[in-house]
Amino acid sequence: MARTTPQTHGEILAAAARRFAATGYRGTSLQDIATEVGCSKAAVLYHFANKEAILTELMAPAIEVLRSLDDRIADQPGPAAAQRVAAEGFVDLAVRFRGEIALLRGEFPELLQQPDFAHIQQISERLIDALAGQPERASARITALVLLAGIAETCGQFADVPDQELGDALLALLRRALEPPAH
Amino acid sequence: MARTTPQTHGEILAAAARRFAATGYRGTSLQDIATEVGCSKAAVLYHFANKEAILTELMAPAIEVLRSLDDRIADQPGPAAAQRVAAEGFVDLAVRFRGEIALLRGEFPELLQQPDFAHIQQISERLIDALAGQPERASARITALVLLAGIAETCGQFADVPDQELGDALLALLRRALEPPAH
DNA sequence: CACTGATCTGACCGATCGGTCAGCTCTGAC
DNA sequence: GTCAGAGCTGACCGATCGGTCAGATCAGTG
Repeated sequence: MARTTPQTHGEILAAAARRFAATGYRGTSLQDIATEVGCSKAAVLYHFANKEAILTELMAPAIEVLRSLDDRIADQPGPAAAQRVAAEGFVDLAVRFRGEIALLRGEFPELLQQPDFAHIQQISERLIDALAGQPERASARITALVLLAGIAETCGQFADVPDQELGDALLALLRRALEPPAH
Repeated sequence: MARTTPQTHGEILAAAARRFAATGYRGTSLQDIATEVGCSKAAVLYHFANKEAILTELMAPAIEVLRSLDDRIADQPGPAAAQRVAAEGFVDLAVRFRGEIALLRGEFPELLQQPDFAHIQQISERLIDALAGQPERASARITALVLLAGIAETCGQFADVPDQELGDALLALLRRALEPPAH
């Protein structure tokens, strides 16, 4: 079965993305991925140190963009500007990386525990604060959390909606729903 | 270790609820539940046919209320009334059963596949249509789906917020965010 | 007393999991 | 021709999973 294929690394990544999207990270075994690629499970583990390394590499681009969004939010002069940048940046992130986000499929809580993703939790916390505008108000925090989780959880289901249309709908939703920061 | 305890059934339910809430359905083994109760894994399976039966019994009250909400929505004369009833009913459901909903922890997709929960998917579909108001508009459907998923995903995290306050915040969010049905 | 049925246990089952390992094959450099 | 190393395989490992089963224990009944 073996070919002269040094591109197997990429094939494994693509296959893993498909399987994770279909059955989740936990619900996908290394054997599932190997079968989809058409190689042995040992070959998968030859190209990747372990199962988590596959997910880490798949999520790397999205995480990098999330991190830069975090920086941009921190640079804003006030809560109103921070809220606007957070909303637009998060929608852009959700639309562009909806495929990657879909891989996590509600396993955020468990996966965020893992060391490779530890800092994501803190970034999410700051993102929620920025979206809430006035994070000291409970209702503002609830609103921000619901919207963030809802978009993260569902954006992967809109694979057939064009980027522009999805982005417009989500941004309009955020503008309607978010409470403006205290003046 | 054995006691004269016919209330073990209830203890197992309570322990399972705690473990499911902490580590999810998949992330909780029968041994975990047995250890928490202080009995053997075989004792757990004496009181319940299998692991799924525990979850089914835990979710039964919430599912019953969801089903009656579905009926009430169907009885409404028009889309505007249906949207209002759907919003109020769903918020009430989310607040009252946030503990039970939290158990699912993002495993909705997998769990809904199981035969015991098959009809839940159809109810959810009708609930989204009612919330969307004008389900033929893509943006209205996206809005409804994001809000429904967001509330379902996060309401379990607000265990410390009083029912009244949480309900008010969620209902206010829905009223702001949902697009009114075509006149 | 004997007996029954409910409750519960420890040992066990087959399946599957992530991961390891010795060794095979093939390519390219010398 | 020889050798090194990248790529890959099948066999295997220990752990854990959900679930089964024969039998022990005990309360209640006659």
